[in-house]
Amino acid sequence: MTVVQEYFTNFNKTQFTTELIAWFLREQRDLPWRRTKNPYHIWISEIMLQQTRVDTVIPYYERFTKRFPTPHDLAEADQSEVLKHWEGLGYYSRVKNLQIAVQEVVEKYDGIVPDEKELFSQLKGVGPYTTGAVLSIAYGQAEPAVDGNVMRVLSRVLGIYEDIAAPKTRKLFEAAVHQLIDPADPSSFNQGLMELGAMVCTPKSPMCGLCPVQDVCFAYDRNAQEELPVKTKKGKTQIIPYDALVYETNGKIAIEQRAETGLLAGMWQYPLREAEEDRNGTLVGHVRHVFSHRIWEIAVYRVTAQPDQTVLVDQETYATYPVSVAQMKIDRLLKGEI
DNA sequence: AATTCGGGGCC
DNA sequence: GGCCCAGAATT
Repeated sequence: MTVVQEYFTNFNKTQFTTELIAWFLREQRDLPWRRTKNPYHIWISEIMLQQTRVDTVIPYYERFTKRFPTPHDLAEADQSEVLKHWEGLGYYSRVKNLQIAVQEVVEKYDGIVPDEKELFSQLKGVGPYTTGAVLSIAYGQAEPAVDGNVMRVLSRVLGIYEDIAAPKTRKLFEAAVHQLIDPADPSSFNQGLMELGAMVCTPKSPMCGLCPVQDVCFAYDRNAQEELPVKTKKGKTQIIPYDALVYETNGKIAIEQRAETGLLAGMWQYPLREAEEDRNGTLVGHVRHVFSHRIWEIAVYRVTAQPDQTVLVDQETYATYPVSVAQMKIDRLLKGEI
């Protein structure tokens, strides 16, 4: 008897799976990537949805799949244009890795997204979750797709008190899904778990009254839904002060490209420099930008000399360069919009 | 195992 | 202000 099976003592697997799938087929939201069976499009949606909400992704998904409808279109595109279509979505390495992976699919698999776990999972940017999601949703394979929703739902339903912030915990939930997944419809099972987590079994104030698996839920039975899942918290974010230097001449602006690695790799910006007490220039205002793990406090200055390491570009050219949301905020400040 | 990597919505 | 989100790569 394995460790996971301890959680299934007196648990009605069939009722859980049957009710979950029936609920999903009945109540699921109409989302663009649910209207297609194109594995490449489903793959794109799964990459976009990593750590990103459905409502945020929808317009990006529509634009991206329209511009790059086939693997061939994405494989041959310039990275700057690809990044431009991802601009504002965050985690930019996702799309760089996606393009590299799609290029490999075009070259090695004739543009067909591989349906073998060992092949698909080794592609750039494809981890355990994305592997299970694409193989189950696009190809109907009984593979677990464990994301934050799934860990939250199953921790409550099964009474799993393992810390979901610990990397190894995911394997426990994958084992649990293997016990539960319906081989006849793995896609609806996996999506049903995620949909339930998103719509009913929410992080705070879950709507247990609307839950299709209330009858078999450990947490509902003990009123423990607010203490599950267990998740350790991380340290607080640090604040980093910067000066942004804005230099304009003859209708052109001075910008720099960020380093090829690290935060906002390869994105363009007004030169950001360590904050100084007596910055030589005219203070325009301040921009605050919050990341998950740090905060930028940016003092924006107009300066009269071109900063080092910058290039001069006109507005039309600048508009084609990918920039961060922090940079967009500085532009709005300069235009007097904030 | 811990850190890095974006941005937005919610309380 | 912290938490969470259809996570993966790097260290």
